[in-house]
Amino acid sequence: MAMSRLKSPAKEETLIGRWPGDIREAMAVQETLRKRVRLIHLQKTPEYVAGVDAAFGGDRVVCVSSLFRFPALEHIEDVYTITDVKFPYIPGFLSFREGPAIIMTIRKLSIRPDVLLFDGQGIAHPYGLGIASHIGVLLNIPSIGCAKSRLIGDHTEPDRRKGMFSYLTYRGKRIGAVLRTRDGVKPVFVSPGHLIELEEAIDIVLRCTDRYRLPEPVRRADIVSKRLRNELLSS
DNA sequence: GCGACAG
DNA sequence: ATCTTGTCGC
Repeated sequence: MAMSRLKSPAKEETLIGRWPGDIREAMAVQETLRKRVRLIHLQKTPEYVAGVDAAFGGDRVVCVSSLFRFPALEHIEDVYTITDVKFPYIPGFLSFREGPAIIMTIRKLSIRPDVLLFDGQGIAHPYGLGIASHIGVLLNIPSIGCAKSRLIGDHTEPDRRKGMFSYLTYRGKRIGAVLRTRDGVKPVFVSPGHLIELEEAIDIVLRCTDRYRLPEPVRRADIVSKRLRNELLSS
């Protein structure tokens, strides 16, 4: 029998097709995917890093991924997706709201990133599957969570100088770091997402940050997504 | 029951 | 996240 010309759908397409529609289904998915998170050191020196962020307007979302060469931080491209939002925002379930748009967006990049930087948590999440871990597992790409505020965990105030940090702990475990990316500026919450270790995540976030609080790939994705929303999602 | 709560 | 004016500080 001849080999079928029909290619089986990509894993992420299959998953998008059955994307959870409610909390109950989402919890089942988290229970399954959390076991697939692997916090191992990077298997390859990062050459391409992509930041991801989304802007909302009505019931629609504009998701953007900005690709940069690393460690030079030369901007390569921005790709985006506009879709209807079907899942509400519920603390602990952010990835189910932005996930579909994020996955479609990352697949549009002309180069597969070596690391994904997210505006949200990695394993620093009540079920160990923040948005960075969730997407990292689905796409099998190393990922980092770089949130602007805390979801869970305890920590002390990190030294005010850039590069200083204190650890985020939860139930006796070290799950992330509260990292100062600029002198005297509110720190960011860094946690490994998938296929990376905390120390490497901290290092990459710092090396992607220059004169602003957020690492450049995420900062750019944030700016571009908001601009596109105001230009394309207005009428 | 009360407080906390990524984006 | 989004809605929004002025304002404090380097």
